[in-house]
Amino acid sequence: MTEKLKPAGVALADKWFWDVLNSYLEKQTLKQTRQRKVVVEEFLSLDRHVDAEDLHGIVRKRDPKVGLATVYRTLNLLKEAGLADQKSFRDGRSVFEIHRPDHHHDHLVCLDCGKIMEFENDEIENLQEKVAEGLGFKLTGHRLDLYGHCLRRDCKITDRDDRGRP
Amino acid sequence: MTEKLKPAGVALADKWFWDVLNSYLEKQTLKQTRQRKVVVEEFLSLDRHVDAEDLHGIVRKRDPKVGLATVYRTLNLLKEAGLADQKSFRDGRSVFEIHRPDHHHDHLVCLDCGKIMEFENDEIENLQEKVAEGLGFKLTGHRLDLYGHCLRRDCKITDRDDRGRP
DNA sequence: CTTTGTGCAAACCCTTTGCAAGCAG
DNA sequence: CTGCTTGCAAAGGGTTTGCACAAAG
Repeated sequence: MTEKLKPAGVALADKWFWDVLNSYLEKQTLKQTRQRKVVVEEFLSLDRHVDAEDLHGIVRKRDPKVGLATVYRTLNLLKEAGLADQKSFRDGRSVFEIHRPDHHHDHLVCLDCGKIMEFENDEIENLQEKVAEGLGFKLTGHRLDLYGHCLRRDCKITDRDDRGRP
Repeated sequence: MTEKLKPAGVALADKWFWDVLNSYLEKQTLKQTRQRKVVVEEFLSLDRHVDAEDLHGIVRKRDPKVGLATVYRTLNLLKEAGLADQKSFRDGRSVFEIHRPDHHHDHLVCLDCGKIMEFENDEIENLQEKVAEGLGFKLTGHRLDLYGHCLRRDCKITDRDDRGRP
């Protein structure tokens, strides 16, 4: 494989992702492999919260020989490259999502159907800064998950996603 | 053991806790045992975030025969009775804390020394309600953890507590 | 060719559970 | 006495790791 991962025909919107990934691989003298390509492509095209097992299932449809360990290793690679975030809404199981540098957000999780929505609220962010400052902390990050019940007609259908718990 | 757990000499401030626990045990036809007494006493007197292993270590100083499984079982009992909350700031490890019905709070975790502080901010809570409402959710709970660096002189001493990660 | 990556299975870590023996009620 | 509890060890569930082989550079 002499060409860059995911060379032509990439959705323009995802170009930055492959660029960052490829230069990360190069810088670290890591190799570009068929398995990594498939895992990353699927992860990227899903563009939602997935756990390793789900992603593995999806990847296997294209390449049945890919092992679960490789999926984990690739997701950890993406984390190291700053391209993916790992969260755990439900205890004992992690979900991964694309890390878009310009798009910070928090999560709102429906306790019935498991749907995960994203939101951003500057007022809350500012208040967090104030609170931390008031307690003598230099704030570097936070995690805010809201839990509740959504009002979708198709809620309760339990659409195979992550269920949250405070 | 014919008397209630932790009968006389209890700090007045903790009375409600034992009252709730004892009536829960009675209602569920559960038994009051030496092990439960020790685990609960130590948990209560620590009055901070502990994981099962830490608590087990502490309990063993008083009663070396108590098993780790019993500590887990007792902590889960307290959860069921609504007397303890389980959190996981660091992935893959839970910490427990006393649940005080009248005292909601969020957490501020120092990434250097692991210190966990608590805070409450009504403005943030109100904004959360608004956000959820705006997205068509009925909010039932939330989790807000702030991560940063504290300015204590004795920070970095790594005082065997939980280290947080967003 | 040298070095990294992969698949598999075993190891890990925290937590829960099955079981025979111990006790509270 | 009855049946909840306990300790131990083994099982579980998600994630990581060791190893020999495969393959990228």
